[in-house]
Amino acid sequence: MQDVADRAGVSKALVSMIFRGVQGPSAATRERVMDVAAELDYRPNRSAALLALRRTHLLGVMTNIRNTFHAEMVEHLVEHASERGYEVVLGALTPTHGEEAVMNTLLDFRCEAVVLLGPEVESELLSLWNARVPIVSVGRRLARPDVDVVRAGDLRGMSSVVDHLVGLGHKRITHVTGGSNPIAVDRRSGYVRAMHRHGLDAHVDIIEGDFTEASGVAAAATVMRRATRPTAVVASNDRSAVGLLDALQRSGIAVPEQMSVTGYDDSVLAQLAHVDLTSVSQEAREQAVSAVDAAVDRLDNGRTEPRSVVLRPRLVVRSTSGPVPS
Amino acid sequence: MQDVADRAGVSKALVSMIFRGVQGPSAATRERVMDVAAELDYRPNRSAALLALRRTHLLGVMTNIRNTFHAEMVEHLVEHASERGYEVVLGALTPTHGEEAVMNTLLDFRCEAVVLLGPEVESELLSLWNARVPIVSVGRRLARPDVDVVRAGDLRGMSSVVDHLVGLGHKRITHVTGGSNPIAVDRRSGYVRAMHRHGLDAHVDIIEGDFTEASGVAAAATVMRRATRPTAVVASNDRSAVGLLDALQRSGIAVPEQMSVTGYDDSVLAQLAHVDLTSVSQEAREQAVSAVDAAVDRLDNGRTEPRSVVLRPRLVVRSTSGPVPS
DNA sequence: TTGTAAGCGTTATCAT
DNA sequence: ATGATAACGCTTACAA
Repeated sequence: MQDVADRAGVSKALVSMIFRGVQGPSAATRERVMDVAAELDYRPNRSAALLALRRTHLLGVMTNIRNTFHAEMVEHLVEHASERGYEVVLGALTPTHGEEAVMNTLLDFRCEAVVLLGPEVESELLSLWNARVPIVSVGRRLARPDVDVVRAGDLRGMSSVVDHLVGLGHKRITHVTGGSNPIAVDRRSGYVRAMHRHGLDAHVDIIEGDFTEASGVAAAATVMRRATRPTAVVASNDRSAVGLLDALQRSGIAVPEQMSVTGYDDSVLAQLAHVDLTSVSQEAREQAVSAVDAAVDRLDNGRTEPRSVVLRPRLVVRSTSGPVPS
Repeated sequence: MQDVADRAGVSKALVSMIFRGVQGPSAATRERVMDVAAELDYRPNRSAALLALRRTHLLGVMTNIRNTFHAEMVEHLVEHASERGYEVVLGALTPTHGEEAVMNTLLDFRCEAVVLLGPEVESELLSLWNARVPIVSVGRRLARPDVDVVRAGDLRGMSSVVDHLVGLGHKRITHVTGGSNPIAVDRRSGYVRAMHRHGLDAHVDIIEGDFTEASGVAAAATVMRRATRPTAVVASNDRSAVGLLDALQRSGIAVPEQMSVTGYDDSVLAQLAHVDLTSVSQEAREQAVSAVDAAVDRLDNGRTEPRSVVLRPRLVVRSTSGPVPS
């Protein structure tokens, strides 16, 4: 910067102002400085600037990059953050790098707020982190949230699936769970409550799963062994639904003629013409926008009260759900 | 840091040394300082440290995060980089953020080297960038590379698919391309050359596509219109292969009994039991390791000669390829 | 409109 | 084993 200043015959301060595009410098000097800078191929040092500013305009995002829903979220987060003047630092969860490790890396980068995609740590830890930087927890319901929360109502989403099936005449509706993580637990509750609301308590039938394709395959086997088979199976996510579809197809069960199957996430998988799975969209873009807004609102507008945004999931009916077989 | 030093009754220099874990400070002071630091809840400021060091130990990675192969690569890159003492800064390609924009962001972060996943910019620009920071181009073949290159031989991979099919007795083998990007072009050449090697020039049959599922569907329609249908279709990636599979199934063509279909990438899609697609693995982990090593080798060992690593792709035979129908 | 100088939180050099 | 002090490259009052 000094070099540029010298060469242009001005002071560092001027160069700084020009590169930040602030009012003040005359058009003539501005042009001269930019020319010299281009010639010297100078670019401002972000670290130094941030150090001086004591701000970073960095948004941390913790994600399991393998998760396709996360990947979609990340894209929207990056886009919307940059619109609001923030850069995103990605903290990728890996086998060797758990949630706490990622959080520490993000903190070391001096992120001013951190968006957690589907965090599984206990909520106490979230609060602890939140004392240091504003935390936005995405996708998971929190009991007594003191951190910001953005999610699509899993209970409601699951209910809408059951409503849809009941509307098609189904009564024997089985649910394949996604394990004991907070999200899976919510989806399970959504199923149970909706069944109850429809007076179908007697038909509540739950098979344990773990969000994997394999658990869908296993669930199909279990279903086939039932004395009276369900007419519809509600999986806790698209991946396990695909496993189910496959196993049913191999057993010669026609979907949806003999049995309806639904997923959850409206992932690329569900959208494949090959699969064409009835599913539930979590509105990734809206969630991303809400998450960034929540963070920026704390940072730039000084909001301190925790905020909860619960989006309404959207049922996407495709060809794997149909009228109950007569 | 000054606070910690004061509270512990030592100088900043000592605190710095202790936090960097260098030899010198006595065990007693070390412990005292760490205690005070914990109490004050102090953490070193990365930016300041980097500013003083004039090093960042940052590796930039440009990626299209929606691409599942990239997502896999990123995971391995992060893991291996951290083993070698580097952090990864992700530059995500988005609709609003093209390759040049991402590169600039990465440069602003003062990345010491940049790994480009499947870059599509002209190779001149790569060289230009390379003059500033070491560039590792992953996945794409370069004519006269002055940047480091890591890739799995697409020509060879495609050849192995054709070899496999020819070994099963196929002759009428059609190829669905992935458009005009460098990778698709290589795969296409691999197909053409392998056909030639087997003396099957007369059967070379190419349908234009673009890596999407839809283009697979379209290709299936084209194939069905052929006077004499091929007995095998070699798609340029898994996604278009899945489109093909779906369309064929709907047309009542049994795979692989009546027609074999292959993909490329060995993606999650291909691995689904539901799909179980014969494909080609690009050895993501090995590519990631090679890319990080190439960068680190330049940075830490001062290598200056460009290096090209060409990995051998691995054919993964699954159930969509079978003997030629008699 | 432009320049001066004092930080920002580290690391590194040289003393002690 | 410890401490003073000068960078590092920028921003920002404040002064000219």
